[in-house]
Amino acid sequence: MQLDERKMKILQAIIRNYLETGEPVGSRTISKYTDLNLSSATIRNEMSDLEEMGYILQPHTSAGRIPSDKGYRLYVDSMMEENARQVEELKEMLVEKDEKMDHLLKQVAKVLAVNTNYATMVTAPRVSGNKVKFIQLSRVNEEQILAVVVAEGNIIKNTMINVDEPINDEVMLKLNILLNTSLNGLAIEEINLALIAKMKAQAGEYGSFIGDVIDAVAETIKEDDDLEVYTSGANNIFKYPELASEQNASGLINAFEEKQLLAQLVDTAMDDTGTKNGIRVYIGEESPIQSMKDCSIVTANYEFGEGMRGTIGIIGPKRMDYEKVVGTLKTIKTQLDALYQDDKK
Amino acid sequence: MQLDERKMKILQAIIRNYLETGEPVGSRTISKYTDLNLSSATIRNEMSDLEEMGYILQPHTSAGRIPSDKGYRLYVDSMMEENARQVEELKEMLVEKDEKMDHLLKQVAKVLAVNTNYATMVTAPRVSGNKVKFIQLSRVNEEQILAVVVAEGNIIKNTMINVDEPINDEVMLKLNILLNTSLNGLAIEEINLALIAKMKAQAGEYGSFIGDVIDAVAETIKEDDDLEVYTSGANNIFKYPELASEQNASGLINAFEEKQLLAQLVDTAMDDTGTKNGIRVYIGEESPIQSMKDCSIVTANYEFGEGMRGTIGIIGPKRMDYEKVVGTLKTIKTQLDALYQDDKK
DNA sequence: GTTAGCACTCACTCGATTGGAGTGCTAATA
DNA sequence: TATTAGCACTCCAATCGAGTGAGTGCTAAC
Repeated sequence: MQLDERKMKILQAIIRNYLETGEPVGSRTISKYTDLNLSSATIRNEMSDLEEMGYILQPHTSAGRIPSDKGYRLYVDSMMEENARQVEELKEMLVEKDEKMDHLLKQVAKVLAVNTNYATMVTAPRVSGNKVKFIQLSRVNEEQILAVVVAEGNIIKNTMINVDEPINDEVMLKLNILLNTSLNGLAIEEINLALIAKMKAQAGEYGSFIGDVIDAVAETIKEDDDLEVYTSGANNIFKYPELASEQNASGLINAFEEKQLLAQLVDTAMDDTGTKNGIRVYIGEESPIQSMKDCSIVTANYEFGEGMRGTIGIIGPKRMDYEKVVGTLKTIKTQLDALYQDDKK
Repeated sequence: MQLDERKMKILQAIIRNYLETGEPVGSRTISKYTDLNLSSATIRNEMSDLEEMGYILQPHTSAGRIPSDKGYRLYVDSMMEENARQVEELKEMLVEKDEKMDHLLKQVAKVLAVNTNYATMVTAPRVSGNKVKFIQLSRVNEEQILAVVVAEGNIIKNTMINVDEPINDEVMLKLNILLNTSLNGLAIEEINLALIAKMKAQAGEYGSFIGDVIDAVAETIKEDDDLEVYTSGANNIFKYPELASEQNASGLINAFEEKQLLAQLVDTAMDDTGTKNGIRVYIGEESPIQSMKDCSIVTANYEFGEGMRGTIGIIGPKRMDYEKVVGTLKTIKTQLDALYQDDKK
């Protein structure tokens, strides 16, 4: 069967109406709702076709129709082409970029949640292929050496290293020079065993100490495996009865608390080959997270400069206002992308 | 009216039974449940008294009785005296102290949640009256100076300071010495404007730079105002129908996500004058958090050495197994307290 | 002081009933 | 041939009433 323009219009009308009301929509409603000037009977025939084609379904006999996952999918795809609306409020709120990163991202999550009335998540950008920029050892006291490692992008990490016997100033200076000359500008893949062995040899009796420092370096520049996730508006799910049922809500809340569940989402979202604008929509069963099979999820990736990418996600009911959500995400994404551009100047 | 021993026994029986079942308990149940050998009629008379005294109440005529907040309170107070049971499992799980602080605390929250089936929160220890231990300035490149400040308890903070023109090695050395000799061992209250002025004078043309560094120092040793809160088991609230109702759940989940709401809890919990073992129980309306007025909250403070204190909290229904919860909290508290003792050796 | 007994209350369950929304099908119409 | 009016049918959701049972309060007897 063909999905002609009339069927498409009817499908859209069904979805739009369902998005608003959350109730199954009947033929008579559509007959009045659209400007097609068709009787409810005709609509019924068309609906019967649409059901057969799998775009809509009946919760039970003699109920109206609701969109199926496939129906939502069609709707979303056809909508993706359109342009995003501008959301001025967001712009204003995001501009105070002097805030520290995590404050900023928390705020993004919150603004997004308040703005859309859905649950949201934002991940801190993940660094990949980062390089050593600067290493500094300092003696805090007789037994403690502080190692500070700075990576590109000004990611700084400290490690306190305990030593059995004091290291004198001269040796400290030498070790500092050795570390910086050997490691600066290297990415994690470039620090191999041969290099480490060579450094240890040069450090002589302080070889094992060098090992500790290199561990700290690795810790700093390696790709973070437990990524930071900020969430907001989890309680918004109670606004949608279909999600607020006990079993559903429990699973959702759990996912929001155990952030590593959300991480699954990020992993798949990150790969944005074949997406429009890096925005991805998961409808119902398409979701990589089992407990969200009754939800829809929209994710967007943002770029914070060279290899630093994060993800923003919105989780809501399947009858999500996709148009608004995608628009809002586009705006935020643009803002975040721009933030870095500004920073470089 | 007097609360004699028999009434007390009956009240305890009512509460215990209600904790188990979550259903109002009737006179006949108590008559069989206790070893008092009293008929249901007698129990009824006593219950009538207890109700009049405000320890129990009837959800509706011809229903059994449930404990009132006042009843719970009496029960909890009388129980506080008893000794905590040991919870072996917890001990084992907490022992891996090499984990970093936040991992440890996250784990504590989780273990606690799984163990008790309630929602839990743990705050990172807050530092008060902390002192400067070590300061180090290093030149990363021509325009950037890295300031590392170490406070007692090995709290380390880094700040990147941008400078307009390069600072040469000699000056760097001098500034380092100036900073360390002037500030080491000082608490935040001791760093006053006179001292800062004096240091700025000594630093000559680098006075404003010193200002930046001092800001960083202050940032490090000041009492953290937005404290870190780890939560777990929020979805446990769905296990208790009286909390799972939509409005209730929504508010609770919100509190769990907006951690600063939980912070209110910490503020009041922190003041443990007049508590036994620093453990505090809020029942129903006693809670400092409005959205938790249908819950009970049990908090305990732990000490991580010199002025570093944190809070552990358990949030559950009013029919909470107080005995177990208090016992478990005591155990965890002891473990955490001991962790620091071990560290000092 | 304790208990047996009884009338009474009230929530809850269950089945029957009803109303209404919505469908599918058929036959008439343009 | 496509559209529509009409009608029988289905099923959900809400309502109602009777029945049930747990539990109480009160009274009178022990």
